[in-house]
This record gives sequence, C-alpha cells and structure tokens, in this order.
Amino acid sequence: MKKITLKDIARYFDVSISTVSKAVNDSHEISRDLKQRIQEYAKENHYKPNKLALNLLNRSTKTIGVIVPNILNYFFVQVLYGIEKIANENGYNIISCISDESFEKESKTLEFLDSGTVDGLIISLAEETQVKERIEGLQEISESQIPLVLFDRVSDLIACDKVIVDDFEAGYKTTKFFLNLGCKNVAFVSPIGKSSVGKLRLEGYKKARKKLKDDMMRNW
Amino acid sequence: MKKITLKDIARYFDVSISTVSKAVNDSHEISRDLKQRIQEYAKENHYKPNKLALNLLNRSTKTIGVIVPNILNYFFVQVLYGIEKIANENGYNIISCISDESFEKESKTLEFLDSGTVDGLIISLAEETQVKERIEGLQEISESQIPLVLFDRVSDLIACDKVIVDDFEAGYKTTKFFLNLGCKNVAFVSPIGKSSVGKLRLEGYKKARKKLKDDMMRNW
DNA sequence: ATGAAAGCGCTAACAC
DNA sequence: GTGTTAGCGCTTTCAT
Repeated sequence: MKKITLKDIARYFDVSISTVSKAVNDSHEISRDLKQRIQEYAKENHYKPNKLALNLLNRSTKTIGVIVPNILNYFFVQVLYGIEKIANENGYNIISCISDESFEKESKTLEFLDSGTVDGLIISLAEETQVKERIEGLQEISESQIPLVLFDRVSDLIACDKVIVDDFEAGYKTTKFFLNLGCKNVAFVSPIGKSSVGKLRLEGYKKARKKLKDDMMRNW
Repeated sequence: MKKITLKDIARYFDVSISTVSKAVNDSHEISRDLKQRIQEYAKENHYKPNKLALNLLNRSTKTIGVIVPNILNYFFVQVLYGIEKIANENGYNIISCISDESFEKESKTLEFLDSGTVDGLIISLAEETQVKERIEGLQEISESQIPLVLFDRVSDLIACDKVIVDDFEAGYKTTKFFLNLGCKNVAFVSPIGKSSVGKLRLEGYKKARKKLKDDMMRNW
C-alpha cells in the first residue's frame, strides 16, 4: 500500500493541494466542514507529512549525528545516553552510529550523515583514525560544513570544540595511588594504547613511576 | 559558511543548474573542459549533493530504523551489530534508537523515524509497551506504512514478520538442567519479568518444576 | 554541448 | 474560503 500524500487527498476531494495542506494543519482559513472531512480522511488513510520534504523545505532536520567507536564500552553508552537526553529536551533527535574503531567505517558513516541528514555532528574518533591521523574528512567538515564537536578521542589537527577528560592526570593519579600503597610492580595495561586517551594515560603512568624513582634517588 | 548548492555553482559559471548537475555527475554530455572546471570548483568548495533532496527524488533513503529497548544489554548490542553488518553489505545504513523500555520514548522515536526518514523498521518492543499492550502506533505502521519486522520482544497483536527465540523452551531446559543436577531450590529471577520474553521463560521454569513434581509423584 | 521544464512532497505568500 | 505560484535541491527527459 503506497503512502498517501497531500496530492492524493486533494485529488480525492477535488480541491487544491494547498487547501489540503492548510486543512491538515488545522488552518483557520479553511471552512469548518471541509477541514473536518479532510482531517478525517487523512487520519483514516494514515496520512503523515513527508519529513524529507519538510526538512528540505526548512533546511533543517532537528537531528544530531553521533559517532562512537565502540558500543560495548560502558563509557560511550553513558555518553550516548547523556547526549540523547539533552538533545531530546531541546527538541532534537539523535542518530547514533558506531565506527567500530575502524577508519573506513567512520568515513562511511560520515559520508552518510553529512549533507542534509543531520544538523550537527558529535564524534569520538576511532582508534584507527587516531593512529593513522586520517582526519581529512573531519577537517573538511570542520572547515565548512555542519557544526562539529569532538569528545574524548579528539585530534589537535581538527579545529573545533572538544569535550575531553584529563587522561594524563587520571593515569598519573591512579598509578601514584598504587605506588603510595607500596606496590612495587605496577603494570599499565590498555586495550586502546594507541588512541589519544591510552597514550595520555600511559604518559601519566610513566610520570608517576619516574617521580617515585626521582624521590627515591633524592632520599637515598 | 553556508552550504554550497548546484545553484551556486551554476551562478558562478553562468550556466544552467542541469549543466552543473551533469558535470558533477561526470556525464558525457558535458564538454571536457567545462566539466573539469566545474568539478574542480565543486571539490574546492566542498560541494556535496543534498541527500534530503535526493531521497525525496528517489522516494527512498536506503536506511533502516532499528529500535531496541536497552543498550546496556549485550544481547541487543549483538543484534545491532548483526543488523548493521548485513544492512551495510546490502547498501543500507541503519539508524539505531533506544526506547529505554519506555512506551513514550518508543512512540516518539517511531514518530521520528516514520514517514520518509527510513525505508523500513526493525523493532524490539519496550517492556512498558508490552505490559500495557499499547500497540496502536505499531499496528498502524504494520497496516499501511513502511515494512516492519519485530524481534525478540514481539506482540501477537501486530501482524508482521517476527524473529524470535524460543524462550519457553530456554526457561524449561535451563531449569531442568539444574533440577537434574539435584538442586532442590531453583529460583527464577528476571529483570524483565513482565515482558513477553520474561513471561515465557517463567512458564518454562514452572513447567520444569511441575514436571519434576509429577515425576516424583509417579515414582512414589 | 547546453538549457528549459517537470516533478519529488510540502508550505507560504499572495491572489481571487 | 480556496487556488495559484514559487521554491527547497536535485535529476531527468526533452528540446535546441
């Protein structure tokens, strides 16, 4: 069963399309009787305004695209929740996509979301993208296209607003905590050692170890 | 910086819009020279065809909407992965949405995805939707609109294709397994006791206990 | 080789 | 109170 349009309704009632448009939008310009009949018919036939057409007309989709690298990660799921909550509160919908830590998938998703589909983009970079520094696509977007915000996994090469965690400090403090406890062999293990986040944590870890060593030397 | 359209390019080169359209689409109809200049200019200015317009024209978006109740659940994440994989392989993108087990959120999402945004819908019902049997919206969709497939959390009241797990059997077998082990007090605990899935598992559980009891009576 | 025109579904300014 | 027109950005006949 094909989808019904204003045109179909207009033909049925033998009136103009704009009349139908006004009728379904409950305009005061339309006579009470005709309006009622049209609305009834529209409802019966499950008329729904085509969003594509509306979005094209308004040059706005009221949706934000979000790309996260990995959805098996609780952190990203939480972020997704948060973004969606605030977005909804402000009349926006979100489209959440997963790059799966792959540069290719990220690019394809970007391609999909870009140009028309969304009004803005919120992205946390795939590890591969960070490692290879393949940020041409993102740069292009940040330069001229839709609003872009990077979070957590960011890149200095892309000029845009960013929301980040102080991973260096986190790595430092965590390591220091264990060292202060008297632990002798504190290992650093990370599944994302090559991402910006992993690298910063590692730096923090190293600094803490170095500091301990330096302190010991001094007190020797 | 506003997004550039065919119109803008046409104005710049003082040619018609259709000429530009053909040029960017690398049509043979356009002279080699002009085509090259237009393509270059288009690239420099980050021209991207507006997908909204294209989708409207093609009356197809090549995207599928997926609604899952909960993304902190590994099962749904896996399903999401699977759907996305197959969809991508077939030239489709997916928009994944979370109903958060809430009927209201599910309805809103449905509203958002319906009419134009996606070519088809894959849904696992929110618990609240199942409990309250509020399936008017879904029914309407299954009746006349876009293709709909339900999975896991389904409803008999909606006539459409469904992909399900034999939860009754699963509950039965699991319980039986423990009973056979000699366990005396096998409890049934479920966070989704009111969903179709939870109920069926409970039925299976009950059946296994009943069977044990019956068997014992017989052998007495 | 290039352009004019129609149309996708819709709204809005402006007639009548 | 109802219709006409233009336009959102694009493709696609069908001229020229």
